[in-house]
Amino acid sequence: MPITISDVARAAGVSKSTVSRVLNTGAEVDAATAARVREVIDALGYVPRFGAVGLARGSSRVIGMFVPSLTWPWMGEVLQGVADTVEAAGYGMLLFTSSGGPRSMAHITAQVSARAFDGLLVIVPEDSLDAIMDMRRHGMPVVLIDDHGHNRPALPTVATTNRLGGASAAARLLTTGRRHPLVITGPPHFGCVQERSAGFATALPTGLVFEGEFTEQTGRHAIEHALASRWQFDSVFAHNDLIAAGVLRALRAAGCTVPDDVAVVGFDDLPMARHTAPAMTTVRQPMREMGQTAAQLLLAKLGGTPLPDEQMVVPTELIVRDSA
Amino acid sequence: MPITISDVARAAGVSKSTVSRVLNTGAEVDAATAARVREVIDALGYVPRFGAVGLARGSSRVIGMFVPSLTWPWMGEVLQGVADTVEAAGYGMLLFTSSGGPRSMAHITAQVSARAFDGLLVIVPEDSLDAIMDMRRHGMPVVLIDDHGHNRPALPTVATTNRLGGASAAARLLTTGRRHPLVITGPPHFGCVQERSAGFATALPTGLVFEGEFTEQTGRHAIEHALASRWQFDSVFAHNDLIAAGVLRALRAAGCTVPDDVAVVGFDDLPMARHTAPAMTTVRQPMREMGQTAAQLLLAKLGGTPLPDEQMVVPTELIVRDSA
DNA sequence: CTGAAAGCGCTTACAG
DNA sequence: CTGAAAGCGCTTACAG
Repeated sequence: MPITISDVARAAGVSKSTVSRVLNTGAEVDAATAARVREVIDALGYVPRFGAVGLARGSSRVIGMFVPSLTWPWMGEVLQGVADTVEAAGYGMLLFTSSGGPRSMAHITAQVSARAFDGLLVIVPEDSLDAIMDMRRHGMPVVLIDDHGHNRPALPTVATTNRLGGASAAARLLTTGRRHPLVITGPPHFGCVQERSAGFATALPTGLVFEGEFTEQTGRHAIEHALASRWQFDSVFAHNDLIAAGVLRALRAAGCTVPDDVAVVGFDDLPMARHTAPAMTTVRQPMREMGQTAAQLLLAKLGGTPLPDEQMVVPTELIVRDSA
Repeated sequence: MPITISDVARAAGVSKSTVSRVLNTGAEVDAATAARVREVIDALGYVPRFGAVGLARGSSRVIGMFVPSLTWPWMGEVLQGVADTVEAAGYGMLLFTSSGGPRSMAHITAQVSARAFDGLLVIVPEDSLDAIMDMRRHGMPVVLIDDHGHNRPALPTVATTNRLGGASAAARLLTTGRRHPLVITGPPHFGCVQERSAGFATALPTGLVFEGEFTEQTGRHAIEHALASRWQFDSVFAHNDLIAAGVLRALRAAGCTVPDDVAVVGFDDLPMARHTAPAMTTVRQPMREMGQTAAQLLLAKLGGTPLPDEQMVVPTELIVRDSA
């Protein structure tokens, strides 16, 4: 029932080789025969089997994408960037998650060994860098999308400007006349946390630092703690938008006005950032563009272009709204 | 360099058939030889090529997932549900988006024709139902995840209880003593909008209905309009959480207290719902469970179990927080 | 410009 | 219980 290249060849009165040629190179084939073959192909609605082509060619025209979780707020943006780029190249995208822990790692590792895809894009799940390095060692082309600001010179990486982002937050607070910022960070062992803090400090050093998680709760706790401790601050730099949302909430609960009493700058520019009260000033992370760039890099590599040695950097952008 | 079944066969001193047998059925093979073959497999780190197995077996052990967009707020939940289920079954998941319009449709259609996957899960993009039906007609098993509440008896579908969800919102408002609700809907041609309204009306009929989009802006506009028109209402049923977020914001701006002056119930239970001020009471849509259920259905079908005729329904759940 | 043949790496009747 | 052979649906040297 499913129609194959042999059916087309027979119907067109040529060999499979010829059909294959008009399908692929197009070269070396008589214009008239080519036209006839194309007609038959259209008439029969023939499409070459993905799997068969892959086996014969030794490549699958599919890339893998491996991420820690699909429910993180900015993950959809990254995926969409990758999906669009990959689709434009006629490739497919196999999606894997590490949410199942060791079972998930075993799954993706097996798929790598089985050559289910030609190359792999990865947002490195915690503690799985070694496994990723192994995959590369087994000949799988890998490009990293770096959300942590780690320095991984061994692998091609697309990153963003965490340091400059931090500096731009400080610059904004300075221009609005603030001099006594409170900085609320994510987990201090994250490279991006260190860079955001360092960048911020270059323009606006402060001793008021609260280390927490990347959560709304951390934002609330930090403000409650700062207020209870009578810390003196006229502004807040939150290391991400969730923290900033918690900050806004706690500030409102405490009767502080934003930005008059306290100015607030976040990081990420999640969709929710425009819906907080007041709308959030924040440092935009270009997640979609990072996805696109990483996919382009990997696709180029599969096409024969060697991967660049240095990491690619897509810049952050300060989005000014009402909170600072 | 890459090791094949022939390498294993040679090293173990058996035929490819035997290796294949211990790899698959496991049956009909001497325990001792099987053990020896397994040893060699482990020693060599052999993993069968995905593509080759697929071609020989006539199936790819991959399912496709086709969605309108990856950046919708609840999409990550659906995808995670699908990804987990599919992974547990040892399958891969090819992800496609319709964000590129006709180009995207051509892409997915080609992949269906090329049998890039064994079955397809789809959240139907607008105006593409015909294309989906065509795919099924071409022999591709399809399961729909219904976010619109449309009635599509022709295709196996996983849906949720929009009507009961609307009713549960009304019930909540009734128990908190409200009698004059304002209903703010999404696009009225959506089945889910009609069902949510109808369900709500069974318990708490009202003449105050504002039809809009599923956006925060609609929520704000609706409240501004209602206030300006001096509509009398003591509560709001918003057809989704984005609308509800806009409602909360506009209400606050107008000096109304929630829930004392006006109670508010949303729909979806996005992560943001617990971070609004006040935290939102809302009807939870079980997006992850819907993804899991749909994937299980499709996997079962691929395993030989016929698809059920009626649609599967995963119920909504009222989440009571502070806004109502 | 075109075809016959070998090969991609597996699985699966078919014999034995 | 095991192997030789055919076949899955393509591509690609190799001849001509």
